[in-house]
Amino acid sequence: MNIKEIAKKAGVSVATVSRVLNHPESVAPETKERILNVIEESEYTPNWFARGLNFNKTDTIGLLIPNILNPSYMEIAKGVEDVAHQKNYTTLLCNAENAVEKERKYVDSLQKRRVDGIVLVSSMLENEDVEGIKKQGIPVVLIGENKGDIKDVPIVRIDCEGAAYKAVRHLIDIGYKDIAIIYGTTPERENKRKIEGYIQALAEEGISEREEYIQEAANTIEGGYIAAKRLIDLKRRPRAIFTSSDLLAFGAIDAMKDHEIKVPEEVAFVGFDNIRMSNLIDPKLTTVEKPMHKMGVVGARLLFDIMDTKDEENNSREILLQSKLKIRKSCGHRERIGEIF
Amino acid sequence: MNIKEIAKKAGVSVATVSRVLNHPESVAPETKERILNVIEESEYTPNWFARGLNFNKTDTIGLLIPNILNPSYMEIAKGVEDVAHQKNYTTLLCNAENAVEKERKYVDSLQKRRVDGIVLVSSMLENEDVEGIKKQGIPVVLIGENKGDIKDVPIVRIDCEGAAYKAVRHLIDIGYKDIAIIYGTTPERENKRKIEGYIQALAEEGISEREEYIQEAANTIEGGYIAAKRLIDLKRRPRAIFTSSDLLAFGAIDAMKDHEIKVPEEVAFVGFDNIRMSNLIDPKLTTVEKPMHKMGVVGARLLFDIMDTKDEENNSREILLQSKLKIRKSCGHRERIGEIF
DNA sequence: ATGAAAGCGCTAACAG
DNA sequence: CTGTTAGCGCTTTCAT
Repeated sequence: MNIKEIAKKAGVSVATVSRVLNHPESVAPETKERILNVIEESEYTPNWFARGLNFNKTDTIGLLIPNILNPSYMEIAKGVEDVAHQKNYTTLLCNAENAVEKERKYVDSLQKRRVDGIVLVSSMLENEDVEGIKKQGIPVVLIGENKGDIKDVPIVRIDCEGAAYKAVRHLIDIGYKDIAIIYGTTPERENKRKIEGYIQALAEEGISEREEYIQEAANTIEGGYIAAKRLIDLKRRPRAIFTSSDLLAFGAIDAMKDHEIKVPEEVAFVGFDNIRMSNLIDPKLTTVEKPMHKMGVVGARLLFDIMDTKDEENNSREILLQSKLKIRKSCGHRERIGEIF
Repeated sequence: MNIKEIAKKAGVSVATVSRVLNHPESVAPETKERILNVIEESEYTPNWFARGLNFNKTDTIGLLIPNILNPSYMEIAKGVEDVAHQKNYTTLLCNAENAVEKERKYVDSLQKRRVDGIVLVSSMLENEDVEGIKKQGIPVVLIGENKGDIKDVPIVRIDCEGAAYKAVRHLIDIGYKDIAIIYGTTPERENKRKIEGYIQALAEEGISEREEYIQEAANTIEGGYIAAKRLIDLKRRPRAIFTSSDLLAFGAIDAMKDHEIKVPEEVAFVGFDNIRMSNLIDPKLTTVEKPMHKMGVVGARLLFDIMDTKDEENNSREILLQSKLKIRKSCGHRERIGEIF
């Protein structure tokens, strides 16, 4: 069913049919109604491609996230989707699965599909990749830092280093000295910053950093479990562990339970993200609250701003959202646990 | 940058350029290489719309899920995406947010975008909606039942009723009689079946069903919490609770903790889905293992089968996947807990 | 207010 | 092996 058939059925020209679809006000009421009826009963839908060929616009944005099974990313995705949907845009959600090649492939696919804009969440792309997208004339915004830590691309992020610093600082404040960190291999740059925050907090107290206390892991529950086991096996086992994500903490705490090590009495924990589950596990997890949904919303708004205004100055924008430490039970110190609650 | 400019730069006709893009074997090696170079350095990407206008194919499938923040649906989505990606298809993931209107809107959007196929997960659509999609010539497959429980559309599902029966049966077997159920408002039909399974198990033992033991809730952690509170306030509090999803169980268990009711000693729990977190909460959750990822994979394969073969007989296919009870700690009976492990 | 026709960028049949 | 050309379905001038 195409516009020509509709035109014939309604006894008008294709131009008129096209008009009722795009500029209904410029068509005589009776003609319009007649055509509308024909359209209705023919269940006619204008051909998307032909339309796009003329408009060169898809009302679609691309959203690239590192892992579709990670709740923290999905909350960001939800934020993006919420504003996109409200603007009557469709979101193409792509799952990079922490693999650059897959992410690149998806970016290509998005460009091919002529999306009107792209949101990159904690991207693994190098600067040149991101610049490539811009060069194609497609607006991009980052949520969380990309691998290359690019300039000239708008970004919504939190201060990972500062947040990590505060988290570790808190552990120190309540009496811990032997503090380890489990950080995810991805997202690379953000986790590097978290390590820096961790190191800085220790350094300030004159606590020398121990290499074996800095453990890398896949950013999953399983990764946390495995890294925790390495920590457990140490001759000098840490008394507190900061993880770069809640998922890692979940896995690590599970490892502790399996080894009958009490949390927080024997090992304290501070996570990062504050995903929904973090106050449902036992003990409830102390964690850095990352405003994920808001990051998504703000990022998407920024993207639409750019798409609408084509304003170059937006490209230098960097929106820093606040995160704060959510103190719950997992960081409690045996002797001092009373003070905290 | 369009095909004409490339043709000019390379000193050939547009047809030849088009050929190297679509049937490279039919072009002389030197010509081909020359053109390829021009394409490369011009950063040319064929116009998606023009292409679609000819092929009428998008290499895209639509995937509609009820809630993007529910891990159980995301695992299904992952399964679908895995096979789509492998076939070089892009997946348009849409978040219906448990709202029919939103789901309809997304379906429209997908049809407009001329996706090559649609996967509906636990859809709220009525039969006529689903038939409408088919009528447009777009293959559909269901994963989990739609609201209307339609025939003539291929479906991948589990036996909800049987699974619920077995779960409740297990509770009865280990000694419980006062068993409640918390079921989500969505997905409607599936949860209805779970209730039926629950009722049947009780009936078999001559346990009369009590209306106040059948609690409806939003299918979220919060929903579970609220429904559990209603159960807690009952004069005759149930000794065991079966929930239609793990998320509901999480919320309900949290409510128990807040009221200092011991799980499983005072109230036992059996959930449904076996999402990753279910063996990380305390106590580890006994639950029905639903093969979510596999459902996604099988559903997607089925869709591609239909897209490839246009085989009508597929439409009557119903693939029933096995689910089984995963017994962990939360269902343990005070006196008999020793027997189970 | 409506129609005729050009053109959006690409593919494929046809001719050479 | 390559070029010419007729569409694909729609939008939009330009006439009328």
